[in-house]
Amino acid sequence: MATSYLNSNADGPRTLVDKVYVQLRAAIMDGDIEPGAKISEPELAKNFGVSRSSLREAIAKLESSNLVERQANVGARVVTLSNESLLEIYQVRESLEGLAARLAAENMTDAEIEHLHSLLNLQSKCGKSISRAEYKSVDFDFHYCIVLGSHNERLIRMLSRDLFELVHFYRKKFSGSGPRPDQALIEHTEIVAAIARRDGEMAEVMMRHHIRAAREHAKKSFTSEHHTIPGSLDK
Amino acid sequence: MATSYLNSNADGPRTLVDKVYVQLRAAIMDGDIEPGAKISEPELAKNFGVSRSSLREAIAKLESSNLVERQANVGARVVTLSNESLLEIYQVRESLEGLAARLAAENMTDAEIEHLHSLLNLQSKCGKSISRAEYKSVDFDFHYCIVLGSHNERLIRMLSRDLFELVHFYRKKFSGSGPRPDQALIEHTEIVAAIARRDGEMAEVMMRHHIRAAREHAKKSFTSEHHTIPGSLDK
DNA sequence: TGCGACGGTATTGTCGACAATCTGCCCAAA
DNA sequence: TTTGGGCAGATTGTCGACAATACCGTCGCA
Repeated sequence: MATSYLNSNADGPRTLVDKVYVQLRAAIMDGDIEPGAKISEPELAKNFGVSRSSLREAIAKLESSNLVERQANVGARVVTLSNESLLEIYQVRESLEGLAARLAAENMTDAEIEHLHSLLNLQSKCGKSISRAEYKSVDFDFHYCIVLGSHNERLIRMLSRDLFELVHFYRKKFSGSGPRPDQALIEHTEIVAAIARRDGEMAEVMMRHHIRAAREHAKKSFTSEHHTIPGSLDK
Repeated sequence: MATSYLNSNADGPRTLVDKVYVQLRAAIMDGDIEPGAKISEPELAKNFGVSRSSLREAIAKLESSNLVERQANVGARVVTLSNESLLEIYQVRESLEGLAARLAAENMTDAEIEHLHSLLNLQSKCGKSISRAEYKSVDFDFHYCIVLGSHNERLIRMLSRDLFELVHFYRKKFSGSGPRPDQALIEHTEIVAAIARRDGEMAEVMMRHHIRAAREHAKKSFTSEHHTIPGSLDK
């Protein structure tokens, strides 16, 4: 019931390339492959036990998910995570998820709103007796639920395909700059209330505020953090 | 000097796949391949004179540009353009380009603002003595210039890679619901003024208004248009 | 000693062939 | 006549090999 969104493929990867894609993505997100590290096609193909063609196609998918960058005749590298690009992502999220919240208030079905309430309950109940990873999962499901509630396919695809995987990536990497569980719960509650009363304007305002607060929180933890990023020194 | 944005590759395609990608994209946008049409790998590979592998990689890129959709073991089809999805795109653009305008007001260099002015001049001078295609090109350069002026790499990539090609596609297809040149020029002028005086809030408001107006214009022309889309009848 | 050309090695780009899956048609049974 | 299964053709998925390019250490020369 948790786990949520990473399985956009209905029932398991249907093709070899998909399997490799999922595994490679996990390897990147878990840090088994360092950010900025080169991706060697022959080596990885052997590791996964597939041909280079399949691996190349998987890499292409990773590239379209913004997790790796390719250069012609040179190769692919895992993206490097800079503080600046994280702040950029927050800016885009503020705009896009604000839109999602407004549309969700207008378009969500009653059943969807009910589900949103249950997610909120879950979040408030487990309180602090929960690991950081679990908290992040709950928090993520909440945001994702609202995005789905927008009923705007284009918006859903842009957020889930192009942004959320990067967000996950960052969260795994910067496990510092921890969440603000208490404040976040309050803000989530306000957002749900606005959606439930079909107040799109307010839902958008609250969501934007919520994300901007998270951005400022991250920003602050950067400046106090000596300006260095773990893993940013290797060429 | 126009032509503008479609050449994100610095100096021509460096690889075969890129060449095929560019040609295929052009073929789709020019309507040489109908929306919703199936893409046969063996046939197209022969037409382009390349192997299926290269063609497949090009198709994967098209898919990440949202111009084709693939299904495992079935094949790829050119996306179908529905009125609803066009309206969805307008919604996302309103949010994202609004953000771009605000950031542009904050971050554009004086030289960039100067360039923006020159684009505006160009648009106002040629007036009506200009073909529709040329007008669209000028209009597009204007929007793209502001997006670049945001100096937010993530935003730039999302707009240009994931949205603008679709926008072009729609414009080529629905050449009806023509532009509103006079009104658009007024709105563009206001946006530039706001940016030039570094008024981010106002720039965002104006840009959102501008795009919402275009959306309403398109919506209106749909309802008056008998509810049919050209080329939507073939399975 | 430092700089630039050269060559070997490894990696990426491209290709054609084989295997797995789907599509459409035909035929048989109810 | 209709429905279901199965066969044949075509299309997609996967693979390994060859060609082109980039990387790196060496050598020669100023």
